[in-house]
Amino acid sequence: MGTLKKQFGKRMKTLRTSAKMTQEQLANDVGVTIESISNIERGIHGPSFDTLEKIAEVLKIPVQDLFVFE
Amino acid sequence: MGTLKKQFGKRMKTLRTSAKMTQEQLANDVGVTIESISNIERGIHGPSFDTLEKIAEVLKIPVQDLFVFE
DNA sequence: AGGCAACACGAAGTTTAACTTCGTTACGAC
DNA sequence: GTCGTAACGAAGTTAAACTTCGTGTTGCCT
Repeated sequence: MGTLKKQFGKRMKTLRTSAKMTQEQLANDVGVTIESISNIERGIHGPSFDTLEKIAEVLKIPVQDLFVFE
Repeated sequence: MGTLKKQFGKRMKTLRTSAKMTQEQLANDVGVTIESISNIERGIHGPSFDTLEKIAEVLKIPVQDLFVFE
């Protein structure tokens, strides 16, 4: 079922806080609104492929790492 | 730059052929058209998050593996 | 107590990109 | 020589990402 969005959101939040960034900083750097980041972290929706690429860039990690769960 | 879609498409094709599936089979099982699979593999566009989850399911691999490049 | 920072959360609207539906072309296998 | 598989284009539709409001909450600080 649709658990991927929630797992991804949780993982992204972990990585963002580890990087000591606020949702607002991440939103600005990625180029989306803070609400969008909030929605992604809460599993409301996932990022587009372009946004996914930018998130990894801003967090300075391989995209792969965003899909490492547990 | 927008290289993620191309890398992903290449990776997906590798995994699909390894699983000995045609684009048509994958499309049917995932629930999209063959053209969509073709577009994804060629890097025209990426999958939605829901489609991404189904692709990994059908290929019987963790989503993470779809983002292992080189 | 009051205020501020950071975020959760909802609803309703917009926009973009994923996805479809045509159709043509190519190439290897048999 | 045609069958299976897939590349590739254009143009249209749809769904999901994304925005723009706004309210509520939690924790920290003085």
